Amino acid sequence: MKIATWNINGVKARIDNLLHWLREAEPDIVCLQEIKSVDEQFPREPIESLGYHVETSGQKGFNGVAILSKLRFDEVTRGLPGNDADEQARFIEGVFSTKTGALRVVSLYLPNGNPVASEKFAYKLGWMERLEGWTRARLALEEPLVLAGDYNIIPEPADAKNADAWLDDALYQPESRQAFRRLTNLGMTDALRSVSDQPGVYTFWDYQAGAWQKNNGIRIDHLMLSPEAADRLSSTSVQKHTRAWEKPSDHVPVVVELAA
DNA sequence: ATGGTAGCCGTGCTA
Repeated sequence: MKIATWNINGVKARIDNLLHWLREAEPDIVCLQEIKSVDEQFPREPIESLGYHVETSGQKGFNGVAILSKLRFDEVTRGLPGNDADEQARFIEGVFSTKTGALRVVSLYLPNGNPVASEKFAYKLGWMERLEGWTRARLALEEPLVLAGDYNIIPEPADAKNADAWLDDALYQPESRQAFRRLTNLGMTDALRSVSDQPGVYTFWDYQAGAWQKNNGIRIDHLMLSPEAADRLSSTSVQKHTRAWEKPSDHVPVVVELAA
C-alpha cells in the first residue's frame, strides 16, 4: 500500500505533471495540498480515468486539499474541528477498508504562519493545538492512521540546508517545532525520520533565488503514522526528480509503503 | 543580496 503526500501548488496548472506522476509511481492513495481550486473546477475526470476515486475540499484561489484513492472511500470528513469560524480548506479525512481492517488517511495543509508578529502565526499555533486534540482522540481508536501533508514546519536543523536562515520564519519558530514534537510525543511517528536521520533530505525548494539549483531546500512535508501504521512501514521515498520537471511544483511527492 | 518566482484571478494576495 503506497500512500503519498504532495503539495501540488495549483492542481489545474499542474494536471499534466500530476497525471504523469500517477502513471509512473502508481500510488494507492495520494494526499494533495494547495489545489487552489473550488471543488467544481477540480480536474477529476482524467484522474478518475486512471482508476482513482477523488474527494476534495477546495476553496477559491488558495489553500484546498484532496485525497485520490484506488480504494473506495467508506467515509469522508472535511475540516478540522474546534473552530467554527475557520473557513479555510486545509483538512480532509478519508476512511478505507483493507484486508487487515480500517485505514484512516488525512490530507492536511497546515497554515504557513508568516509573518510571525501577526494573527497568521496565532492562527497557525491554534490550528496545531486543534490538530493535537484531534490526533489524541483518533489514537484512542488504535487504528492505522496516516496524517499526511504540508506541515509548514522544519522539525530539526538537519531538515534545512541553512537552518539559521529560517530563524525568523514561522516554519522554524520554537513554538512551531514544539507543536510538531507534541504529535510525536502523543505516539505519532515521523515516517521519513524513523527510516533515516541523515540530514539533507528536503521536500521543498523555493522558486526564487535559484534555491533548487543550489539545493537550498527544507523538509516540511511529512507523513505522521500512528503506532498501528508505523508497525507496517516498509519503505519511504522522496520523489525529488519531479522538481526538475517542466512547470514543477515547489514541493515534491513523499511516499510511504505500508505492508498489507 | 531585504530581491527574487509562481498561481489564481483580475491589476493584489498568498506563499
